Formats: sequence, C-alpha cells, structure tokens
Amino acid sequence: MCIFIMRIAYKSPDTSRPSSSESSFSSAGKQKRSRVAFTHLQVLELEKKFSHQKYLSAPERAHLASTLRLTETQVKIWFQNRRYKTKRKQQTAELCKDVYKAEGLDLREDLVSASLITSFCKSYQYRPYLWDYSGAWGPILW
DNA sequence: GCCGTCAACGCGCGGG
DNA sequence: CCCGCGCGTTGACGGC
Repeated sequence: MCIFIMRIAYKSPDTSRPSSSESSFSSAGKQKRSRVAFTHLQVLELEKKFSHQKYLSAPERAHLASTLRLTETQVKIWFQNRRYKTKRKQQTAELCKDVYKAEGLDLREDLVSASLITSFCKSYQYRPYLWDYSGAWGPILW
C-alpha cells in the first residue's frame, strides 16, 4: 500500500518565503536560527524516502541531499525529527485511545464525555501527515 | 496576545 | 576520537 502525503499545506505558493536555502548570515556573527522551511518538493522527496526507510546510510543521505539541494546535516536532522515526531504522534494517539477505552468502560453520562473525547481525538486526525502503521515499515514495495 | 508547528540546537549515550 | 541516534528544548514563523 502506498503512502499518501496529504500535505496540502504550505498554503500560498511561496510568495512569502524569504528564507534562503543558504541562510543569509551577514559577516559578523549572529545569524539567528532560521526557519528555512523546505520546499514542497523537498519535503515530498524526503517523505518518499522516509516511507521506504526510516534510516539513511551516509551515501544515501549524501545523494538525497545533493539532489534536493540540501546539506547532509539538514537531511539528517530532518530524518531525526521525523522519526521522533511520528513516534510522538503515535503514542499520543495510543494514549488517546486508552483514555477513550478507560472512559468507555465506566461511562454513564457517556454521551457527553464520549463526545468530548471523540472530538479531542479527532483533533489528532487532523495532522499534516498520517502514516499507516499497520505492518510496520517492512514491505518495501514501491 | 497566545498556541501549535517546524527546523535547528544541545545533551547524553553507544558503536566503530 | 568522531558520528549518529533519541529525546527535549529553543527560536522563528503562522493561525486564531
């Protein structure tokens, strides 16, 4: 099964994306941390790669970085963050389910509480990317 | 104004 | 030694 990145976001087609790929740091120091938000295409490729393998080897990283016009460090960091993020989302989702279950067991005014929790959980479905965790990362097809 | 998100940073740790 | 990882945090957006 394929993974779909439904990342409609990145709303306006970058009229307002001043952040240069190579951060504009002036000579004397202090180049604050830049927001650099990657382009749609970059994220897409990164995501595609990530769907195949959670971890990259050095050469793969280098290649990917060069094709995307990013630094290896950026790619590395992106993957690190990506792993951590998905992990967190996942466990919050599970926790959400647990709460639901726990409440569900002893519910009585249920309708109210259930709806509350449900809406709460729903808010987590609305997220930039959602992965199909069934079957782990195993089968590499496509 | 606050709050969520994101890339980047920092720290501690393990492996070569 | 260095490098990468997990994890938490920081700083810069963007939405409301």
